[in-house]
Amino acid sequence: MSTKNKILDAADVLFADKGFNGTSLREITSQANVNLAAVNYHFGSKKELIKAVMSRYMDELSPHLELALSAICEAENKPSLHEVFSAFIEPLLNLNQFKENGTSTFLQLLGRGYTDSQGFLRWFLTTQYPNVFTNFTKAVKIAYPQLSTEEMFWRLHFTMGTIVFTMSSSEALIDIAQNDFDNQLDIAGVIERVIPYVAAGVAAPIAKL
Amino acid sequence: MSTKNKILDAADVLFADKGFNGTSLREITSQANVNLAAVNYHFGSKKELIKAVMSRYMDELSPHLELALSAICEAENKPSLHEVFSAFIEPLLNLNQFKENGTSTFLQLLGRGYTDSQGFLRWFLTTQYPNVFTNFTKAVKIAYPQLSTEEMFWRLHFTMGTIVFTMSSSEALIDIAQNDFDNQLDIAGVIERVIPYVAAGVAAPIAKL
DNA sequence: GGCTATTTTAAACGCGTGTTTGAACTGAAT
DNA sequence: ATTCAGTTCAAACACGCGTTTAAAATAGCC
Repeated sequence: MSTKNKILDAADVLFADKGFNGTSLREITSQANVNLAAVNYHFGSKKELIKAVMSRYMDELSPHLELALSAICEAENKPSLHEVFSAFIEPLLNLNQFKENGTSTFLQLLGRGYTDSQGFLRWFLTTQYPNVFTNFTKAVKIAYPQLSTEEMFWRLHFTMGTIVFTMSSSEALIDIAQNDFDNQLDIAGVIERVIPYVAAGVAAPIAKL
Repeated sequence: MSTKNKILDAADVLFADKGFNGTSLREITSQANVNLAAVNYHFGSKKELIKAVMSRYMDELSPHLELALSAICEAENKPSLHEVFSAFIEPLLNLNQFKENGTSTFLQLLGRGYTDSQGFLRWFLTTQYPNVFTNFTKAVKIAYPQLSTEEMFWRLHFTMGTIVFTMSSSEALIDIAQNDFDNQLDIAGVIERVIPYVAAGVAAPIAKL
């Protein structure tokens, strides 16, 4: 395996686990069994490495997401919100074939990106992969046309928060849940539990202000 | 004003804004116009300073929260989930009288605590202020008794995620919202919007697995 | 005023960070 | 065999971090 890929593989696990700021290049390179200077040689800087880690997932994921969402938009019968959110499930779970533990690692990374590094990753994602966002809001608009643009703005961000936060602490939560209820549970189980929650949240009756 | 309080005031604004790991003692002490060594003299270490910042809010907040939640539990008529979550509003907003921008600062700090510092703050809060949590789950159990303990565990964590994540990025979101929809909006407005969302999420129909 | 305890101060310490350097090594094309 | 671009390597660099030190300043009490 190439040095570049060894670095990417080590980096995304560590980034997901301890955050971008919380992971040093020395940890990454020693985990990957490569020289410290290799990161700067192959990627230029730590920031570029972060982008590369995220791009590897997004380049795989975003075409499938765009396809699934636009299929929903062009369907004959009006979709439910539950169906809109469910469109994410398959592409996300397919990341596990793309890379071991790909789904949970990616979602954890997403969570890190929103809270670490003062929003630079949020900027990166929304500017580099805008179609995912526009297709998604379009689908929600079809499924729940009464929702004003402003209300939708907030509810989608609440949803983003729910997903992202849940996933960035999912390992700890799964541990707790397994101790307390001792039934098997994995990332797919968490996703299946969170979908009804966010769908109901977005579908909530509109508050009179 | 005492040096200790100058440090606390400077610290909680900076911590809320840039996270615990992202804020250095040098930033804090220069913002507070005190000597660098004052933090270690008065608090012992950075970790203890973080605890002190959180305790200042929690000691003010937790009695009111416990009271409001236990009042709901002992009420004659069964409360709705919306009422349970609304119990948080007044105590939270009263933090603005306790300290300027107290509400949003505290909620941002809470968000930081969950993602920074690998969960040590989560441990601190749940062990130091357990009654808030137990009263809350008790109230939810009354409002929605069909919900299994396991399902409730997950939905409460989803809720925590929604709140915490929203608040830790609330400033940026309010900025965006104000540009796009140009109507006035503040932290109270965000809270009023998020309550229906989380209430509906927790109240979602139980998925058949 | 003189003594004591508390607080403030400037300076330094040790360490970990991201990055850079220049030499050593590798492997294929001439 | 030699050349040369591509890659690896150990070492160092400059910097920021939390913390510690010991002297100076301050305040409170007899």
